[in-house]
Amino acid sequence: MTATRRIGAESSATRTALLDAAQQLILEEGYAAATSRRVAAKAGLKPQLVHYYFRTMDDLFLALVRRGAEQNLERQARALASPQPLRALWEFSSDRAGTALTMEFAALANHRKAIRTELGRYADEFRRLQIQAISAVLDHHGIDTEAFPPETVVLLMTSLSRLMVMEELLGVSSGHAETRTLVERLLTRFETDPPQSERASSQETKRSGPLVRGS
Amino acid sequence: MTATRRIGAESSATRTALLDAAQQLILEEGYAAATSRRVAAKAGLKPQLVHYYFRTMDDLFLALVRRGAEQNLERQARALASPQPLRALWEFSSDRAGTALTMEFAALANHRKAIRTELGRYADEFRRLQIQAISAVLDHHGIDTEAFPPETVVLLMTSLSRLMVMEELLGVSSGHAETRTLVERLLTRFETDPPQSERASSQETKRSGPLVRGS
DNA sequence: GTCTATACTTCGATAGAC
DNA sequence: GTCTATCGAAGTATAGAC
Repeated sequence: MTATRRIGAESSATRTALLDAAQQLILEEGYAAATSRRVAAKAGLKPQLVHYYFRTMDDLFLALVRRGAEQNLERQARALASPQPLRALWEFSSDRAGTALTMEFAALANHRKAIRTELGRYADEFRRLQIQAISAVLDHHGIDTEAFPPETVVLLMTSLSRLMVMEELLGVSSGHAETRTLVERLLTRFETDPPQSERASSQETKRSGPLVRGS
Repeated sequence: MTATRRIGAESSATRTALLDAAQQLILEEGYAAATSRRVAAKAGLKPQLVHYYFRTMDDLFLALVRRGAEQNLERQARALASPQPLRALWEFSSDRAGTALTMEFAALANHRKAIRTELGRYADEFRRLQIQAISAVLDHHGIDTEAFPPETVVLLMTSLSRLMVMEELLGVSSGHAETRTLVERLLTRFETDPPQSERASSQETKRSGPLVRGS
């Protein structure tokens, strides 16, 4: 009931170390593993410091969501500003760690209202910027946005990439190869560019224009 | 180290009650809330009974995954055997409770190997049956499965519906209306049938053929 | 800013009586 | 099949010294 409880500064290196440790734990073992004791141990600190910097575990999770979202908003902005926004968006939303972390946060959000609110707010912001950028791309290519609204293109791309990443994490991959081939064909049609580390099921170079490969 | 520890029968009504309670708790508050004490309390039983029927909490989660998957395999089989398999599959994978539960299990699977294995096994089976059924539908409509492999159609449908349900649970809905309109148009094109409880953004009855509405 | 000490709760799991 | 009793471990959180 002490209305004036001390709290650590946001600029603290210790605070950052705690956030890093928590994020790593969540990625490795799920959000339930991110307890005050384990987070502190991973950072080589005392558990009480967690409460000094975040007071409650919910505050820590919230700070983690915010930090991750802000970082990814920047990454996404760079992707959407690239010469190949479609491909960049596809690769951005195919990020494994990002997807895994988002999944954990989404599961957390199911029963923690503050996190749900924050996550929803950020999701709207991500979506808004995606639609804005993709809309410009579609216009530029003279696509019938009546039949294919940019909103739908964005939803299709992000949902498909996320599902495939999630399934890969589970060891499921049936249908993935065929789908990646199709996606690659579409991306190449609009933004001629080679896939790098990606294995593309060959056999199409004809209708898609030049398809170069690295090495 | 007692190699012979007693274990309750699978047919027990008490066992079923414990599974029901656990499932409800997970849906309401996430998997972390499904502790032996809370599960038992929700079922009006003593915590020790959980260990009598499942020994470890992991066993309970595993049993829950299996039960849920088996039930849903049956539901999906009925959907795919219906006169409108595409629409039925869309509605099946738009189920809110099913999606929420799958999310929790997927998050759980991130750090529990046994659950990941089991979930992956079932996911493959779901996918196999989906592809088989949708493949027949595409053939029946004379669709170019070279350009649109059934594997990809299935991935698109399931990923899109799941993402929209997940986002709705978070309170996010931007782009959903436009996308539902497009999906509705496509479903109606191939399987003329009215949407029931679904709100469709009107204004298209022309190119899609007859579009009837319930009441 | 970090430490010791500490209070209190909840957890998973087992032994053994009825 | 369900009960009482009980373990030790781990969880969140706070107070107050250094």
